[in-house]
Amino acid sequence: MPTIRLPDGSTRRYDHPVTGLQIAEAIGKSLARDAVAVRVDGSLWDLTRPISTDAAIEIVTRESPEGLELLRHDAAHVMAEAVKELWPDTQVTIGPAIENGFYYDFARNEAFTPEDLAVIEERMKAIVERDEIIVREVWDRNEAIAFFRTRGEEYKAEIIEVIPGEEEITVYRQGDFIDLCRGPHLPSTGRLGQAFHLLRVSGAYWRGDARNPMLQRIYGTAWATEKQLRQYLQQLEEAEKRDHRRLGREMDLFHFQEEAPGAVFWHPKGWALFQKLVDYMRQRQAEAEYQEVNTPELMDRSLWEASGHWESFGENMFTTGTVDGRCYAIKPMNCPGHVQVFKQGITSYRELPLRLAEFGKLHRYEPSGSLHGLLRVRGFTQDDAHIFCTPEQITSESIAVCRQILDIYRDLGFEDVRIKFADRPPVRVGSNDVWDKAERALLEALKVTGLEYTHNPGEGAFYGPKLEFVLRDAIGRDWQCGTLQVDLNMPSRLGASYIGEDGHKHTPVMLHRAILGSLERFIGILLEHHAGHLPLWLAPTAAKVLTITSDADDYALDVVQQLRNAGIVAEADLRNEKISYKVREHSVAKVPVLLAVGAREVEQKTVALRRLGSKAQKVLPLGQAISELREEIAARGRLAA
RNA sequence: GCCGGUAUAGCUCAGCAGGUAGAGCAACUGAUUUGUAAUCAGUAGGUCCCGGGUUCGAUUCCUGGUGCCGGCACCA
Repeated sequence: MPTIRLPDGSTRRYDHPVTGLQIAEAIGKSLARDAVAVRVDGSLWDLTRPISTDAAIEIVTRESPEGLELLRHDAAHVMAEAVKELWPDTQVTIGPAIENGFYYDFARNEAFTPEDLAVIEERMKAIVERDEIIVREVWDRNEAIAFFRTRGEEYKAEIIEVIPGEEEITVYRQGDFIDLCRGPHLPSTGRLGQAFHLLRVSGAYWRGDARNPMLQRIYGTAWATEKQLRQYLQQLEEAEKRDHRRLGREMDLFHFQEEAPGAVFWHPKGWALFQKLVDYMRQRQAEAEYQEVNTPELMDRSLWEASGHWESFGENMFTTGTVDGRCYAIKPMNCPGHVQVFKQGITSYRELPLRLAEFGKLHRYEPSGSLHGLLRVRGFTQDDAHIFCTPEQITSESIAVCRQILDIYRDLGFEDVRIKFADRPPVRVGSNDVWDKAERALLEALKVTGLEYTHNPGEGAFYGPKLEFVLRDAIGRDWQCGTLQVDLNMPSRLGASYIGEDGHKHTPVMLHRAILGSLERFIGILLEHHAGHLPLWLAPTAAKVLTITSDADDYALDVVQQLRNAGIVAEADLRNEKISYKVREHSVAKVPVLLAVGAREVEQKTVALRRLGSKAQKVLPLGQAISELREEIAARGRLAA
């Protein structure tokens, strides 16, 4: 008879099997009401599943992270039940909980329309109202397969067939709906509550494989309380407002047009921002003893064949046809060009490491459906560099790269960085011995820098292991930007060598490194992260000087001149408009600093300074305003939002 | 590339059961000299994404394409 240990250390003895729900009820009414599952010796169980042996348990409530996940999973089941009721010939496949919600993939000949979503949601609410009991059953594998086959649920049958033999086949029954599921689930549909909402319908491949049929996926969001749901929906609206495509238009930074899909038309202000980032990176690279180069955008196909790109990357490459009959490829990467620079002359081991950097404009034919504003384009600029070094130098070079990447991210306002370590893939070049060395070098760099990382086994490039640097932005989304790759392949493939201490030729190791990744993408992330409120040192126009009456025009022009002399990008707005009109207009355009000048300021040689995002203003002497702004620009990136 | 949606003025959108279009904001002109998120009045602005078809007539219906949007797949 079970002895139940509770999280507070106390124990309860039962002379009969007991369920999580019974234990929760014994502890308290509100706990029983909020309970969604029970953790039994570490694994999650249904609340109504009898516990008959000694166990340590913990009641999982709806607001806990695990509880929410369960609610979302149940929401997926309720949605599937609703869809089956409405369109019985639909096949159900899988429906997991995801971050903030859930989805379910359906196989159905007709497409779900946005109007259908409202109908499904209504039916889901009815199912919750019905408060159907959810029952867990363990079935015989073959019977389960036969059951789903006769019901026309081919996908479910297929899933059961690949469940490992030792695992139980469990199904959950709620009303007339029976679904294969590992569980656990809520005791009844009523416990789900009404805090869910269907968001969108889209296509998704069966088992995530493009060779398989495409299913229809319905996404929803689900929360413990209606208040949380409302907050989340509001958050989605906020995210839309900081969409970089929208900000790009509002701030007049760039545009796209039909004739150049995936290619950016940078406007003067956008290009100013772009150049500020490049200038900054140039400075950082010079500090770290990189040398900047520039290599051709068009090179003969034969070079790409030699590098291996033609074969492994050819489908993504743009090529040109010319009257001379030669085929030139537009570079999708800088590496082969940098190797050509390295190969000029004879390199001694004394010259290594040799660090070559390039702000190279690359073109890749990305799949049409993957294009997305600045975040995924076909023409982009990489802050690329290749470090040619000896095997012994991999570790120290990697340490330096890691440190600099994090430092630069911090300057740009990103503190939350995730690192992924991807090691040898099954198909690769180079001996295990060399791979051992390269992987160890990267791990050693991580260790020395004290960085945490996650391990992506087998995800490395075919030519070497890599580190990926992923930024988490202000609204919690992840973006891969930086990368550090050890390349054991291309230098020898393209015939690069150096003379070692022993007087013999050796093949150098090549480290590929990008920090911002793509300038275009990085600017997109930067805009969204700061919601357009760029740090002063990056803003295309740092300050606007606004006149209140035309009597202040001369003084305003003088203020602008003095700001410019101090290295602050400033413009005057002398238009005959009300000050509130000017403030509004430049606030919408996200100008960080507004300096208003009227009769008083002219008289006292002051400015009324107002920062973007704040209604507060302070009047201070012009000289002081300039030195404060200068100081802030000098302290680049450490600006409070 | 795949599934679905969508394309009307610079932007956000309305409209047309087939008779070549309209609002708000922006722009331009004039008046207003204004103290921190929209002063007033006027003017101008469109190949209704591009081909093809049906029709007396297509922005509207059909069809093919392209871009964009939301996902999926892809991102060596």
